[in-house]
Amino acid sequence: MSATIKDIARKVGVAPSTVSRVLSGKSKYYTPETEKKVKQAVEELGYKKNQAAVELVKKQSNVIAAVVSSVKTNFAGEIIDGIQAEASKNGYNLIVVYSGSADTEEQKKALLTVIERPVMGVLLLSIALSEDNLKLLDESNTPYCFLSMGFDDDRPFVSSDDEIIGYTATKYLIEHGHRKIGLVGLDKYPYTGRLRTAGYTRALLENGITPKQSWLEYGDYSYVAGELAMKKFGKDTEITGVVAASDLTAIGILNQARNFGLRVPQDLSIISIDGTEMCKIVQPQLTSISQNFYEMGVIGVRQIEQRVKTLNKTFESQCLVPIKISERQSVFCIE
Amino acid sequence: MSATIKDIARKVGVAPSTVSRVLSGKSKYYTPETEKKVKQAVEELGYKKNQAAVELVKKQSNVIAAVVSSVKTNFAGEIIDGIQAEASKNGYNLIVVYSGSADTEEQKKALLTVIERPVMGVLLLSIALSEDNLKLLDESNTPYCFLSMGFDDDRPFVSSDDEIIGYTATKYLIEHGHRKIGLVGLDKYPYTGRLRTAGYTRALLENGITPKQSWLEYGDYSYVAGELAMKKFGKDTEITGVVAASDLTAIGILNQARNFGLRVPQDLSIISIDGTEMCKIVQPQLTSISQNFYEMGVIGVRQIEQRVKTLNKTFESQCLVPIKISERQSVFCIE
DNA sequence: TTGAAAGCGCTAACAC
DNA sequence: GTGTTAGCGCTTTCAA
Repeated sequence: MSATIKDIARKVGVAPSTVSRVLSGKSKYYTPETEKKVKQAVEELGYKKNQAAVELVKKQSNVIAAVVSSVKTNFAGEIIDGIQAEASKNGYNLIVVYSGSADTEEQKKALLTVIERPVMGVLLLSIALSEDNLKLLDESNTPYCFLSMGFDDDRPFVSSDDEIIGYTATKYLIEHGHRKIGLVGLDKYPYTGRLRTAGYTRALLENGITPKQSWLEYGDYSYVAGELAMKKFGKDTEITGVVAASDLTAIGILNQARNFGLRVPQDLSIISIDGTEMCKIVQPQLTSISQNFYEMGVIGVRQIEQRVKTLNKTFESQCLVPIKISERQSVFCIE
Repeated sequence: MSATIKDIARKVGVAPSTVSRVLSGKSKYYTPETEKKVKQAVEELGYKKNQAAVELVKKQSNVIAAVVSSVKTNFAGEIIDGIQAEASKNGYNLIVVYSGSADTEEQKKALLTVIERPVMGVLLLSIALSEDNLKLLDESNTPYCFLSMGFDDDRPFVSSDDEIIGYTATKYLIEHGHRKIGLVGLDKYPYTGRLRTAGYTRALLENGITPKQSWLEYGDYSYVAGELAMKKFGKDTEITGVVAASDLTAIGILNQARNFGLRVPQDLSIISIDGTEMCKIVQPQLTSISQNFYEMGVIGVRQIEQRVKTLNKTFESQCLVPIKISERQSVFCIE
């Protein structure tokens, strides 16, 4: 097995504690001389710190864990980038574990691999935890924060304002002359889908438009959801503009519309929600409501930091990061 | 802090070792009665195992670590899926850490967060380690295996046969009547780029075509690399077909060609390498040489297993997984 | 079947 | 500055 500080201590002729001090850089407590000898022995023996031992005695570590609902969500990467950057800046390490979004058992496994060791905090990316798993998380006393996910109660999260997203997207279409506007791919019940739908409805109503049931196609934010919805709308739909639940959904709509022989945006305008790189690689490029995923990651790390420092669960912990409209080529002004 | 086995032991009125036995399911060494009492106490106290302590004494864990070169590579997700599935099947847990591909310091940090604790093995996804970091990895005595990455020496890896990839892609174009064939987006020096170029050249030569320097545009597998190369080729290029280093590169070529007013595939055929989902969401859908990334992940886990079990570094450890051609819509037969 | 005791590799008082 | 000591939470002999 690997060398330990004892081995080094023996080799150099000092006490293990001295080695420990050198290795932890407590520079007030050793001479440059010992430092040099120790460092050299470390090199020769190929010594590697055993973090398990360190964490056991210190009861805290500098690793932040991110639990991600699925490998495929295309914005997860941007959030992780943000987490990584901010973590790195502060000397923390990041580990991420993946978990099927739906399966409770898998969620639990992912959660356990993370909270069964002394991590400094856990960030949960757009993952809807079951009741049991939520309880698990609470009991673990590990600081945590949800990202790209909201709650009605007082759980800590950082996300975008989904009502505003729905509202802004719809309003944008209305301002471009659209009156018959579809909403596609949202899930019906949870927080996000509900709020976005509410925003959509508010925008319509405020502008004297009565929402029609047939304009609404729920789904799972996927490419296929977009395709399917467009098929249902049909080639001769009265709809002139549609709000898509995600970039992928928007592309599904786009391709299916094209297959119908519809021109985008002349015959059908599309505005998508998310604003990931995908918007820029399809033609026409997708106009989108862009979320600042990177920033969510950054703030998430800060939330964990706060919680570690203050040990105070009651400070303000729900945070909404601003969105913006990225005008590209998929919305047509029909005035 | 969290409850420990001592707390449970005290509460139930048994020794810590007994609690440990129950928790580890060594069912020969306790009565159902004690089991029940212990389990109940665990529940009431919200006890959570401290893996740091377990790993310290057992000196091994059931977590496999994956080091990924960047969040953005779009095939990393497929490899991770494969790893996850196989790991899960065998009761291992997966953690992944991200590392900038280029920066040596970042690589080192990523590597250390992983090998400084007793992981059972580490999988490195298409990451080119510096000499120092390679040494670090070797010294750690942790079993490892590179994925989607090859070597000339005897380091363990599982990958596709890059020479065959280059050859097959080029041959496919030739069989469809193309004689002037571009190669775009590969990096010039390392293993992958060199081999694919070799395969490309062999296919050309075997068919009596003399490769031209101007058909070759190196790059970094990115979208922009594709765009740039196409710009260099120009609107009036003699090239009728091109092999793209990655799906993203292919899309870059596609869009730039379109901007030139070229029709794909009638005026320009494109075959891309990788075959991720991206190929299916652009129009026309991209014909590709598809790599079996999922399988790479699966095999990677098995490699780690082998190495743990046999403790034998010398067994066959370089593995090539077969590729296939996915015919879609971006190659035109000009015969 | 259970308990007592040792020890994994490390850090953190405390004494010198 | 450095050594000695205790102990983090757990598993694992060894006895009983």
